Amino acid sequence: MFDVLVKYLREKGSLTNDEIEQFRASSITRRFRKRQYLLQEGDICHYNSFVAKGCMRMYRVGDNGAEHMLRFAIETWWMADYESYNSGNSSKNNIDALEDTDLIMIKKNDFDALVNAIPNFRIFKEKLETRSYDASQNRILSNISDTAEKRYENFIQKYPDIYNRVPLHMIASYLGLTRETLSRIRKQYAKTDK
Amino acid sequence: MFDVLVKYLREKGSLTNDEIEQFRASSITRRFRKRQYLLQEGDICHYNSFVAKGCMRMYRVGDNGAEHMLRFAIETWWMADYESYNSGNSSKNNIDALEDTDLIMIKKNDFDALVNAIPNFRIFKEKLETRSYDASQNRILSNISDTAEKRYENFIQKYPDIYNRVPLHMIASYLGLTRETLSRIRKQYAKTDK
DNA sequence: CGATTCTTTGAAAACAGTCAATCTGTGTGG
DNA sequence: CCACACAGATTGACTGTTTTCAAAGAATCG
Repeated sequence: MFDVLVKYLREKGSLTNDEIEQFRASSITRRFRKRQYLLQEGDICHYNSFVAKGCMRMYRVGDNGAEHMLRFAIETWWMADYESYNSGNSSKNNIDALEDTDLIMIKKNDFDALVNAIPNFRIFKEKLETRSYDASQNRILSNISDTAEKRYENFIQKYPDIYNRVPLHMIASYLGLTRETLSRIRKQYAKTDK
Repeated sequence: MFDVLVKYLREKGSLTNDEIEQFRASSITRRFRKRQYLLQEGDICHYNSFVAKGCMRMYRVGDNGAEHMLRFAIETWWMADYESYNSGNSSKNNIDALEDTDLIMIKKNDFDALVNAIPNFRIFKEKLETRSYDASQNRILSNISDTAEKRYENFIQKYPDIYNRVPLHMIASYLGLTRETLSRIRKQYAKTDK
């Protein structure tokens, strides 16, 4: 399971074998069953988790009980509730597995130590943060400026691999739509597009 | 003009006078007239700018010519198109002044040098980034889960100082609404609330 | 197979956008 | 100092989109 992270850190982060060994020493691996929680509302998010295999989601439960999808994560993505993770406050969100999922989990203190010990990893981490921030900005722009159909189109072309393994009603929620509306949009879209 | 930044760095960032002097040496101050551009679509965003006085906005012009508000910045906020600033690619956004505005501007290289030279400033900068990321996440959540009226309500209570110095149609755009719709929501809201 | 989850459909109601007109306040130039 | 232009806000009537509610049809899993 750890070899996915090894490959990732070597290829994307340009880390040496020695540096990668430090990761192994600081992390734990853990298998989650489909539907199993990694984090529940009220918990504090202590770990940053690398998805070696599988798929997870983070969502907020609204007053009316509706689930609002904040984020998905598949292989080689990181998952945590960064608001809780960074602040140490209890989380308002839930994270659970949409498939049987293998995670490599690192405690915040250990993660920060790795950032400080490995200059290349700091650079890499900052790149990831930047990308994540940019993605948020683009999602916001799409939310305030695109039609529902365009948002859907954006999504499937930006995240095709998520689109075809996540239930449609969760994608609807991610896009700020009801499942019925997305179902209809998709029907329309299937006609115009090919 | 620079004294606003001095106060800010001393109180919020816990910097020493010596460290603050390094800021002065690396920055330029510049006055912008109302409506004057800081950045236009196609430009590269070279500077991170601290608002000493006034108000600015960043927005994207859509295909139909509509302006979509991405962000506002008032006194003691930083403004830049971070996507362009970090990547060095040309920007898709515009930044201009909504009032006569005083900026303290620092080139990316100089800013990074300050981050590296002043440990306290690195910590402070990371805190700002975290806060900014959290704000983005909360805006996304509001976009996908709240009614238009609730989004409006959130906005005025989170950013009252922006609400009462920025034209309503820009706030409508920020919230993903037309100005007419926001005008009507506000009328409703005035009744229930008072 | 039976239960659960997921997706689709239809009809009505609520909501938001569009277009056009009017009203307001501000500031500029004559 | 007034007149006029301009930016901003509001309103009405209409159209289009999205939600809601209810039901039923697929797909998946144990």
